[in-house]
Amino acid sequence: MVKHVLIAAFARAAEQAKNAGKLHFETLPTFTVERPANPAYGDFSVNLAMVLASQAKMAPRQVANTLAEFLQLPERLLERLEIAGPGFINLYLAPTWLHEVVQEIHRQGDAYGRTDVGKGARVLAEYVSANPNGPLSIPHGRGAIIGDVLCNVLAAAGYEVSREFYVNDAATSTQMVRFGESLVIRYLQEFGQQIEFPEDGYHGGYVLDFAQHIKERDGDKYVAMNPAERLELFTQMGKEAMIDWQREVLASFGVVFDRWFCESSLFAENDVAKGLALLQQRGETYESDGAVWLASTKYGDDKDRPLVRTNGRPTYLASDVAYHLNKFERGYQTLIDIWGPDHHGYIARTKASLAALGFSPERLHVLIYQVVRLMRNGEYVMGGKRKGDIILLSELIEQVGRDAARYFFLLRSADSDLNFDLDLAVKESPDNPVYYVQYAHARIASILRTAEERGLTLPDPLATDLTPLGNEAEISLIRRLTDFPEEITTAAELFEPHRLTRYAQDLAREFHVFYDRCPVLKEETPEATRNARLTLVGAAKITLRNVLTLLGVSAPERM
RNA sequence: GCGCCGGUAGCUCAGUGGAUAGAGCAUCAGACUUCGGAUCUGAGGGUCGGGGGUUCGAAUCCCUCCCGGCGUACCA
Repeated sequence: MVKHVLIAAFARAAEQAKNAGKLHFETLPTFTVERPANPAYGDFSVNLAMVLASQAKMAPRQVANTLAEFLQLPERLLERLEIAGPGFINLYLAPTWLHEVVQEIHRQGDAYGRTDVGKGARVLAEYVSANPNGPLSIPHGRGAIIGDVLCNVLAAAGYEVSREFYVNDAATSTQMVRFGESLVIRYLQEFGQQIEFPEDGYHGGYVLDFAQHIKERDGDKYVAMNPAERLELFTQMGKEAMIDWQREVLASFGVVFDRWFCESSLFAENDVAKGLALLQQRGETYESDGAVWLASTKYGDDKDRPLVRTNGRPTYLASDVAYHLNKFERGYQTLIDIWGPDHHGYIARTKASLAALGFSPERLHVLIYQVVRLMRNGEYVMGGKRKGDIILLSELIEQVGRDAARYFFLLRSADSDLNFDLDLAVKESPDNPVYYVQYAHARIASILRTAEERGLTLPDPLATDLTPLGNEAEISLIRRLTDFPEEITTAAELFEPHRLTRYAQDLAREFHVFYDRCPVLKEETPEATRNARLTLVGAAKITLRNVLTLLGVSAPERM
């Protein structure tokens, strides 16, 4: 990436100016090389002179002049340099460099945008992690897509990523027992038994559906069964059915995990006891009121947290300690947990528990996403209140389609509430961002198709002379294309996958403007220009397809 | 009370300390004998919640106050 070349060149210029006695500073401050919002300020803008001014005891513009004097860059890269405003050094790159990027995109194809900034570091991302006692809801969908696309982005940035779903299936947990009981009651009711359904049971229709399924499949064989055994069996059957259902829905959403990690396995493998023992051994726990506590306040938590209840059962935190310990033991350098807004209170204790285990809490990144509100006809659709309202993730996908659902979940930053406009998501018009972007791709495909239909041989991108590309719309499109690797890197570093939807829209817009201004196949376009534009259009297609692929959204040839 | 997330154009929201704060929608005004008008162009619209501070420079960092959402379990 050219940016890194520029950063290195400026750092070298500063050092050389220092050695020559023209500039004084102790350590080189961090500085930025960025694309200015206003294209009049060049391709890149450097703020080094300004951040260096106070140390150098010189006016920023004077520092800039000194830096410019010592700056060495390949001639084919830099066209000119300007010192502007309070001391910005603005760089105007040679068009030939931009032309080279277009060819580089063709050379790299599907790999364009990928970088190796992650250097193969192993990262484990855990997301969705729903309880195996019900269907996936809309918020799960948001978490699923944030996680899925973040993983795509990290992989593209050179990290080695694993995707994991944590199944909260601790067999003794009250919620799983309640779920099993509800299933048993529904089953017995099917055989005419008058059992009142408990207030705190699972009232969802899917419980009844599954009970009826068991009745059809196995008949009345469980009616006379020992109640304790039956509860255990039904809990297990229900859990497996729910996991299968969740896996199926997620797969239809394009979200596939490397591993479904069951909380119950932490007990089966004795990991929970091991984690507790380790904490005890490190002196991080104490007993009080008959319970075992983690001294989490020592590591910044508000209060100490129970690990083992008075009744002897470990808490959820105890499982979580074991799980995170397990993750580190599997060799992951960095852990990412993606949780809903109701879990933010757990960040402090989870990080504290890692610190207590002797791991740097910095290695765990917890991403909290905010609430999702579905909107139809300008009104909020309240989940589950009225018949016909969308409440399940599977129903959302059915109604708006996988592409729109995925795209819309990434329309906003995770930190913001998300108003999901159901009407807009299915609208076939340019105000629907996913259509707008996909249309740009289809339009490009159409140009290339038309060219072939007219019997034109598509030019070899690597052998085409691109010097005809020079007007504002062309240059602006190319610049946007050159941003792509940087966009991926930034999204990966900041854990902000939503940046890609914005980039996709910016790129699509840039293409539509180009399309409007620069005829490719029309009579009036000379052959040399036509070939250069066909090559540019091809590069735009590759980039658009690559960003859509990262988003898990299809890049249609026709719409 | 404490904690987390928001507060930016009429609406929904971008904006990793930089130059004149952006986009979409909505409103108004334009562009099709043409490669896909599912597109493009232009205009109006802002005390970046209020107030202090940090610095060459703050929507961005710090302090404080106000408003909204969520959380504050020996539930998972």
